[in-house]
Amino acid sequence: MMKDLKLKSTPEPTLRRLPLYLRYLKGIEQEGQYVSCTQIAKEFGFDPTQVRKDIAETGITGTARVGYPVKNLIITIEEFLGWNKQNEAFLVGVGNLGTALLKYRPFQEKYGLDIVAVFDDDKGKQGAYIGGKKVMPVDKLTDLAQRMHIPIGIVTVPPEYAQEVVDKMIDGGIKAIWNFSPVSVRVPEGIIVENARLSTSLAVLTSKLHHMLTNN
Amino acid sequence: MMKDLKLKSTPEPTLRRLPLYLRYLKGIEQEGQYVSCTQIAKEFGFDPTQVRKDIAETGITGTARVGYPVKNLIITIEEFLGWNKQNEAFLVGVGNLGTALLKYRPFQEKYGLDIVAVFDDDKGKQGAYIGGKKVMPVDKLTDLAQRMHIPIGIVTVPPEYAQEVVDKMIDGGIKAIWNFSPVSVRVPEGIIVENARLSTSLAVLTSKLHHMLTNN
DNA sequence: TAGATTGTTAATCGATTAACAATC
DNA sequence: TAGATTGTTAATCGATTAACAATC
Repeated sequence: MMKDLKLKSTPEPTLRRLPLYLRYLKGIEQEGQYVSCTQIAKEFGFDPTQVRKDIAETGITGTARVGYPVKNLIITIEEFLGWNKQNEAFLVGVGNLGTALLKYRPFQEKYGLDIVAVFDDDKGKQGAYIGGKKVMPVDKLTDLAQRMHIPIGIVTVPPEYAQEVVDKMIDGGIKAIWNFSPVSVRVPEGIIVENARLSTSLAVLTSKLHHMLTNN
Repeated sequence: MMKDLKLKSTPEPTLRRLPLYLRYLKGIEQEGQYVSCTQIAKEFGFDPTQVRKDIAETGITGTARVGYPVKNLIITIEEFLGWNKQNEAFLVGVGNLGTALLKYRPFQEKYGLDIVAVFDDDKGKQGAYIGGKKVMPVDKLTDLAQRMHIPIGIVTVPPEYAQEVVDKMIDGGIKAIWNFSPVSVRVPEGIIVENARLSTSLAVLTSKLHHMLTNN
């Protein structure tokens, strides 16, 4: 009999909730040694069972009647998210958004995202330092990514350049793309794409608002 | 017998896909008069039935064997998302991210988001113009929001100020909060909150990457 | 001990996908 | 007409929520 090799991966909703728990746990780290799912659930208005299943995904086990040790839970979640070690990234497109990401300190300090080089095809920006990083031409990206074994690429270019930038990243061996451009990008099997599209988020907001205001 | 008054609202996944379709449709607007769900689905690798149901949510009806008229579909989706008219917004927290949002032209041009005033409690910024908007102290927010009937509040302040800013927005009659801070905010029944937390998005990326690299 | 909490299995719910008649 | 596509109902799938025995 064949063992089923397909390992079910963590549901994305769980991945999205874990950072919330983590932040809450860090806030109560001093207060008590243990925390229960009930307590966490109450904080966010979630179902306690859901919190328990989310936490179970990280592999930690709790103690009945007691809960989970806070410090240990923090470490376990950080490790599960890959935030306990530095992940090197290239960022392409040093416009307003790219610059904002570059200057946002918590990425490096809390989430282990280390933006090691930035690229832009605007000749006026090349050679300048933005957020402490020298801006380089995009055609250096592939070669540098290969030599430095960079795992993450951040895409903050205008939509018309997104696909070609992604292609260069993949040629350079980049495994995960954080896409801030409003377009969908095509990638080969096995490449991770996480879209952080502001337009999508805004669509949810404005459509809900629109339907609330028009009463349907 | 009681008529069920609960009207099922559009699924959020649908709201998140519609902007993708819209962008694609605008790209092919010149090419043909009609578009089919099959065609849209192929573009994004989605199931055609899913696209059909998404489109049906907007209320438009197509023609069998033909599809939907492109121009009309564009208008219908824009209207459904509330992007065809201007939505006025206040933005609080003119740091890197707030400034980037403020300067991002397509918000106003494509999505109808009109940031009419900005606030920050940094005395060094007050009175200055950023992205063409004068920076005002946060304690003016509530009164101004009331008098101007502002529906949307954008929160780009550090996490420790998020809740109090949101409270002020709600006091000012703001109905929808676009929250960029990494914390969860509490709001009364009937207030719309859309979280655009970069840390959450990053969590999905890094955890998937982490699990790919460690082979489990 | 008593009872709150864990871990887990079962039921429910909602979204996705499949099936198919109607249609142009 | 033939067949691609719509609209809709049914089946499937996966996530959430409920139920409950085990436990400390």
